[in-house]
Amino acid sequence: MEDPSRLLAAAHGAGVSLPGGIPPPPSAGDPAAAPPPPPPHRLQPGPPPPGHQDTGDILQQIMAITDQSLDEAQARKHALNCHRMKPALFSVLCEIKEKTVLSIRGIQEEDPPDAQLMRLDNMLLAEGVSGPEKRGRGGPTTVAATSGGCPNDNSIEHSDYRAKLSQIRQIYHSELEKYEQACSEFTTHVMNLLREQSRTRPISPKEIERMVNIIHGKFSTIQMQLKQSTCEAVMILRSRFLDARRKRRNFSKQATEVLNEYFYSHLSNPYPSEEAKEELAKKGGITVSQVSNWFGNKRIRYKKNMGKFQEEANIYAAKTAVDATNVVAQGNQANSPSTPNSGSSGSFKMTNSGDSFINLQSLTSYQSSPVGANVQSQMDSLHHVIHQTGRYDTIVGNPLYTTQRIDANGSWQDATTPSSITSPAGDPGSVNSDASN
DNA sequence: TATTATGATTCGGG
DNA sequence: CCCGAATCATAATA
Repeated sequence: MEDPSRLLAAAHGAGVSLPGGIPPPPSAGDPAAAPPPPPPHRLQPGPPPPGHQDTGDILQQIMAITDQSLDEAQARKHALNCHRMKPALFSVLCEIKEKTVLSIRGIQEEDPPDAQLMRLDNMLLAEGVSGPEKRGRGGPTTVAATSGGCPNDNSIEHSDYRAKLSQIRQIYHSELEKYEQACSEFTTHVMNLLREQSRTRPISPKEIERMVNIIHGKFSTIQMQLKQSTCEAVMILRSRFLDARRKRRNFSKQATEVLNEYFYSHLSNPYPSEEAKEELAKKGGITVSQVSNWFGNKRIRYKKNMGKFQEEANIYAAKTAVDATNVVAQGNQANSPSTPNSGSSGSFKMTNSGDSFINLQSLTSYQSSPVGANVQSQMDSLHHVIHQTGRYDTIVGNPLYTTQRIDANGSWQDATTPSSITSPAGDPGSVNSDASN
């Protein structure tokens, strides 16, 4: 296949019909101008039919071109470009191409309805995954959404969720970027190729544009798949994390501590106000509604089975009492609350023992729980502290004395008169009368 | 693996 | 809405 003219002649016969007036020049055919060669694996089996003898030859020659060295091919191309008939032939080719392209065009233009894509985009945006939309606006909104400012509520509660979400977002964006980079690289490559070829083969800018559009379309379908799987991941994450009922997580030590402290130090009226709830929520790193839930559960469960909570109650009552001691009676005698029995058998020991007896009785009437010496010792320490500080209000809700606060109906007696409970004097029969003795 | 602890939800009532 | 009560579903523990 040495002579390019043979190529052109063959191409002519193969379908590229030249207008009659122009004789086939000896060299004008870039192989690429010919109809696309069949895939290599589709070689002609056996002798080609007589009518296609030429075609077979051509194909053979075209295939052979790939075996040639690049230099040789370049040289040949250069020779073609410099041929004197080239401009004329080229214009003719362009004309023909224009006609055929015009007839082809219009088959596929519009884009597929992007309802699905829009849906995915909206969801990703709503979930904060596709926040950094690089289209124009995106700066401030993105920052606000990403940094998770939202100091309102449940930002701590969902920190795990947020962590996972940001992980997803990170992957999503890196993949998206990769795709876009690959797309633009490929587009550039194709465009360069087409531009290069347009010197020897008629390719209109519109065709290039169309090709670019096709490429972008292909890549956008890939992107859509990415978006889809991202959406799925977010959905799964949501169902796993935000449906707290399915994935319950215990509160932190800190939160439990704070809640219990409040509960047992307000045992006579364990109904925190809105402000108190907010305070507790803040301290414990949970939401206000979680605080409400907790108190709801705690009240009902405490009432249901007070014996079970006795130990806990003593601990927290003692703790608050100790805190009060530390705060109020800072300069007082240096007593160590951790060794309660040391001097607890003071002047009020008798009344104390009577108290404890009564309360232990009432206790055991609820449940035969083994509260024994431990309770006694803790109580001793408690009264010791009371005696030293002279403050009662902080431990007015000491469970040892509050079993009777729950009336026959099972409701907290003074639930409707919260002000009375903070003052020990307003509660007849409570600890203050005994302790003051 | 059975049991308990615990946070959340649901359902009436007010 | 808030509360109590019952209940669910999971975490923690024996």
